[in-house]
Amino acid sequence: MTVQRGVPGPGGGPAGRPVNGAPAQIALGPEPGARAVPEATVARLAVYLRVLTGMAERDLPTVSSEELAAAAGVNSAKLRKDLSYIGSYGTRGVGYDVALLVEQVERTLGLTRRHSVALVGVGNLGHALAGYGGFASRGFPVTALFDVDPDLVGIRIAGIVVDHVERIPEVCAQRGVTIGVITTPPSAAQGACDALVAAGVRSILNFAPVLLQVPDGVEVRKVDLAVEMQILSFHVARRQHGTLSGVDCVDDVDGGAAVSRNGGNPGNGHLPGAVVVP
Amino acid sequence: MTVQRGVPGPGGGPAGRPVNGAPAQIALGPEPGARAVPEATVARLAVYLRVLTGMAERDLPTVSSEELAAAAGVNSAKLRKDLSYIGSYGTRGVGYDVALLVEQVERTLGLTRRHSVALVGVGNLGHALAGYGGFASRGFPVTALFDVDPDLVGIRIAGIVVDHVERIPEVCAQRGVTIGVITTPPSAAQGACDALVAAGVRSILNFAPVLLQVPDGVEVRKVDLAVEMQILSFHVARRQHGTLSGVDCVDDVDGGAAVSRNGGNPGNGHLPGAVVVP
DNA sequence: GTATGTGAAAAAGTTCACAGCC
DNA sequence: GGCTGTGAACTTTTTCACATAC
Repeated sequence: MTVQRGVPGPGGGPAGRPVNGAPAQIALGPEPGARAVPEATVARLAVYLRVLTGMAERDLPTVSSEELAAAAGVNSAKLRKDLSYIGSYGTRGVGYDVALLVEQVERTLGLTRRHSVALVGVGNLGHALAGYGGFASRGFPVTALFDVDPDLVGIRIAGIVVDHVERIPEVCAQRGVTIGVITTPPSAAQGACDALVAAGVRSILNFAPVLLQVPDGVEVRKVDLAVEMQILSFHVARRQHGTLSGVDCVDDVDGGAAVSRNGGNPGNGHLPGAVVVP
Repeated sequence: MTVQRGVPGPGGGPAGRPVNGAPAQIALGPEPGARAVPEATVARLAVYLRVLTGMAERDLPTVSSEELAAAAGVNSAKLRKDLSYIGSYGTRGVGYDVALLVEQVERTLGLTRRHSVALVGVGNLGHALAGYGGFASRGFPVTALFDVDPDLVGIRIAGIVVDHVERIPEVCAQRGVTIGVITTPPSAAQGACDALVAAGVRSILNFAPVLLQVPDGVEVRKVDLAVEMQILSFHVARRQHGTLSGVDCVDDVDGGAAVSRNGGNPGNGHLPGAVVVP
């Protein structure tokens, strides 16, 4: 079948997974004092890091799980458990040292090295992302741009010259690209993906609404904006049914539930992004 | 505490949630023959719909769970269970009628009505999304654009005139906007959100890396591109540890596990997007 | 024979609640 | 007193496996 999946998972062989109690998953090699980090936790660590960085900039020395959790939009028990997977960096009765925690989360997320990003497809969205400051400022400088359109090849966007997709292997190797972003039209996405994989890129963020086929060992995350919209649409519809019928919307009396559903499971939370072709 | 969460959830009151066995959640009002649809399923339904639409265009009359699952990047058991939540529209020994299934999934996702979208923040990303065909083509026409910049107010993008954010309530009401997209800088996001909420918009897709405060009854989904990058980074780091130490990467002998982790949990998969302020 | 639909089992993720330490 | 770290309880999600229907 060779369909996706990655975490040890039930179907998997008798891997070296923890006994029970700890959600198993993602065994970091010989990282000191760090348990395996659950997939869902990884996504939230990135959120915590953003908040923590802001706090560090404002020179806050320590933060409690309660404060950090509130700022990140999760509850404090979850936050503490998440942090416990990467080690014990808090002080009971006090809280967490902000600077230390930033350091540890960054280490866990592999942000101690720079990740050079290549962007394939300099259309509408690609163009915007190339100029999007949010990448570079958070340690992911876009260093290569590619397209097939001869009108685009050669132009400069945010200081980077657009190369022809044929040059992906060459340019990616030269600039040490580790992450590829695909913003091509759907029909060109698989080709872009193949080129990136051939260039040795093993992490891909895919904005094209197609399921990418990748060999084992390549990770694809998918962002499908239309899917996000449809999920919102579902909840609009749900609200309306409730309103009309009087069912739903009336249950759950404790403040904070009902419709405002967010944060729920930031989990590894992403779409079925790719099929593995071994 | 008033922190996010929405699904009935454990902390919640004694809501009208199903007994056990069925994952509870999201009780559709009086929808005929449809159980409650789990949050994780909703996200995947949107993916199935994209595949099904493609099949309908190619006039495929029926599809088996195996085929559809493969095309969507999930396994067939999950697909069948997902579809079972919206009703029994398959034929044993045959498969699913494509046209019928498209219809049912669309109904479940609330796609029988049009959803008019307003976009706040016509910078780099906002501009790109305004011109992004993927929204309109899948039933989410962008009908309003807003910004504070006087240089932008008044110009036309993809045929739509940019209005000043002050006019959000007026314009949104007039154009029947049901979904708001926030692509402002982080500092302006909360203000944009408040304006949208004041205008009666109850579904928001937030691209700004901040936690939005919203009143009860408003749903926020968050797309944080830097977080996506960091999750990829984590896996890059994990791979490297494995390679260097010989640990990891060696377990899990069945084809299809190890690193190529995708699809795993498309779930409700999104980031802690907002805090509820009741 | 073939493929759906679904209980039951397993796994993953979340929350509780409290022991342990400052 | 206050707050972290975590086992245990619980919920949600995924997978299995097979009865049921065509």
